[in-house]
Amino acid sequence: MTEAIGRRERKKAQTRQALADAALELFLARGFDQVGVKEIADAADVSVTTLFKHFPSKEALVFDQEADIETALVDAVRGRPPGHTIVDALRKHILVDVAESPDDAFLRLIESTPALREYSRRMWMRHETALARAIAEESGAPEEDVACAALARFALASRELIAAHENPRRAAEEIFARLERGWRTE
Amino acid sequence: MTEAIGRRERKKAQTRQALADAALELFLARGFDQVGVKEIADAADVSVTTLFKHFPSKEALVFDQEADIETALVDAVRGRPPGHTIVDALRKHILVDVAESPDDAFLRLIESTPALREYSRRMWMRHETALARAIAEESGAPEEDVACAALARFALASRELIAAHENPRRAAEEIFARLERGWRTE
DNA sequence: TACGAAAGTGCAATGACTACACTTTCAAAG
DNA sequence: CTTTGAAAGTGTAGTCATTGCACTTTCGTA
Repeated sequence: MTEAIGRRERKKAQTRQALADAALELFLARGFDQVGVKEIADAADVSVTTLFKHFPSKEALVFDQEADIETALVDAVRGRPPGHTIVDALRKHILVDVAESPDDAFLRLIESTPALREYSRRMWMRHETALARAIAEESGAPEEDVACAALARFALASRELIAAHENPRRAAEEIFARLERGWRTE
Repeated sequence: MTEAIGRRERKKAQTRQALADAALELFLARGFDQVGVKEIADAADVSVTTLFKHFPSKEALVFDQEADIETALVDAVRGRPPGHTIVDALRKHILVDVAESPDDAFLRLIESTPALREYSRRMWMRHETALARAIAEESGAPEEDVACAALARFALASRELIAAHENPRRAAEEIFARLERGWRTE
């Protein structure tokens, strides 16, 4: 009973995938705002109601495989190689995260659609609390410590800045070197 | 012709004010989501169409007097007392800005309404570019400098954190002391 | 095999916002 | 004054995402 996850769940996943696929194709072809949910539902051959049972909003259709970004983020901090600072671990992780997005058309879609930009930023920022907690524990500070919360927020906020820069690596180094100096264990 | 801004403009301003007033009163009484734009328009005795000629969105009704927050922000950096660092000027300005909001009900309305929180944050963040430029010029860095952009972003982003803390002053000192250390002129 | 939860459907509604085709009002040029 | 034209306002009818409701269908399982 470990993997025989019956036809039911399979069909569900299938429907979800069909929706995400149809949506992405239509969005890429004509732009986010030029496609209505009805059209997407039709393309995936389900009702609009069903679409919203699978995805909480039109924007969510684009960010299908949200997966465990948060886990990866927290793990990067918790499981950093010995001798490395938290700030350094964050820099590396964000840099990798920014770099490994080769799908240009997809990125362009998001960047050119205000609603999607906003949604993406929000998704990313949602991990602030978890990250702040991890940082606090790892640095022996009290949970709720403002400095840790600030570091978490700043690190997450810097992502967009780094991604937008012509030379992400240099931007990341510049920014995180300063965070390093500020947050060095006193 | 300097101040005789005819009855026309006066009436316009009047209508705008009536809308903002009606909206705020209704929102405070029953909550943002429990009031429809139609109702606000009726209360101000204008049509819904007119309401949207004055305000681009329902949220905008709440932030009527947006005024020159940006100017004040940039001025705080540019006109800081001699001998004071940019970071210090930012800390002071933000602290004042956070402190001088005595209208509790108004703040509670914003904090308790996701749409308004988001709108407010966005309004605040919109000044990032102007602030970044001011910082760059004041510190003699090239315009477009990443470190300056990051400082602008972080300073703005810290506002929410500071405002949410039980002791804003201490939170601001904690955060800005670290920014100070990181961004000290090398 | 029968039962119940989960997946899906269709319809009607809500609520913000827009387009359109007006009417009214006022300022300023003639 | 009077004409005139742009700005302010109106009402209607729409679009579009999102939700509630009252279903039917489809499995997994007791």
